[in-house]
Amino acid sequence: MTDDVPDEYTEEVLAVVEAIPPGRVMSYGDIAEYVGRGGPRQVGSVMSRWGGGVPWWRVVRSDGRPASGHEVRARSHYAAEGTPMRSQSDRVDMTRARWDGGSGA
DNA sequence: GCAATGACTGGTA
DNA sequence: TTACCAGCCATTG
Repeated sequence: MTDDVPDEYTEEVLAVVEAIPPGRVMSYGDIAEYVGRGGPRQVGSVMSRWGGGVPWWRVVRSDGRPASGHEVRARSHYAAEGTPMRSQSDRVDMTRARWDGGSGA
């Protein structure tokens, strides 16, 4: 998709990312299953092209590590939102920060 | 149609 | 903990 406008799948992914409450995160695979289409690679592709318009730092890998090349920026947002981090690493505590898309808590 | 690529994932060393 | 490998899914050349 080299179009200059987001596709339907793209809008769905972006909608989920924007729906993630502060202090919470979702993995690429979780979002892929949430929208019920494609896979983690497709979500990542959408984020690389359109992630700039959504809180991309709330989307992390299964390890709790933010997107490659954005760890520093993501770390600032986590500190500002109070995201549960793991011991002195730049990784998010998925056990507590993982959002299921439910009631937000 | 095939090969390479990517903001991925899970398992093994 | 990090490093490497195989699998997965869609786009691109």
